[in-house]
Amino acid sequence: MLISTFNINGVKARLDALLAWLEAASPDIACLQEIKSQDEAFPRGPIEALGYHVETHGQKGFNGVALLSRTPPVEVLRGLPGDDQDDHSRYIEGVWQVGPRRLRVASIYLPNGNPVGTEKFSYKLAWMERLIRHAEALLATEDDLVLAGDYNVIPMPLDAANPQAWLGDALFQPESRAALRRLVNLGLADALRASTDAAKTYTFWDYQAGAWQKNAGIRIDHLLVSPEVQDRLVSVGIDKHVRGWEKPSDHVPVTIEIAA
DNA sequence: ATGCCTCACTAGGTGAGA
Repeated sequence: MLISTFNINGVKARLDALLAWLEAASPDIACLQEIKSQDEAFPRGPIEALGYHVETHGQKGFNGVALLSRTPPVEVLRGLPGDDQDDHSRYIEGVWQVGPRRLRVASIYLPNGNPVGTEKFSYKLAWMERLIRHAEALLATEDDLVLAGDYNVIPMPLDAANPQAWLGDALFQPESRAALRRLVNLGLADALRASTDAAKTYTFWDYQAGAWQKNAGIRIDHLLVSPEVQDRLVSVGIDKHVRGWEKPSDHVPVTIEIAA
């Protein structure tokens, strides 16, 4: 069972790259973020032609998340619970029946939060509090749980090529990092760090200033897994080569393999 | 380095991203 997360940065602008990656990587479940598409404009046809079921939670212009899967989910939840006033499409969750077990997978596009000191940063922190409360409820279900997505948080200095360059950024604020730690400390594992403590394991390289060419990346795309999933974790991989393709997203896919 | 690119929206710049 392969589960991937990929911030696609515009699904219509990136369709060729998405299809090529799906064909090569063949994940069982793919969590997309920043589809930048309304549901009715999502290019589901060519994705379905590759054998994927499509569930979207889009909006006009920006944000938007989706779940692609080999088999249809038995349940879908759109939107992160906890604030009826929040109209950003940043969360979609599905449940799949896998033999005797229920597997719950969320595609998360956590707010960026820049600039620090504005309502955007407080929105980020409030969103993280809602995510923590929701994750508590999900862990109580005892379903197998994978919270995958673009967290827009650099967990540790190790996760940035130039950590000092991010000190003033919302992605590396002590409050952002502490909130991510509290989420993990509910009883989840950062799948990548459960498999390696290697440096230079990045998932994002800015389009600007030759960040890719200099490997000036950061690790902000994470799969947090429940203990039952961590016990069956076979491998974790970052599809770094995708960043070198024509018209790439600024993020690359991250994939976990779970034993059946 | 409060913005070096890129996308969406929509036809010229603006907003958002990280």
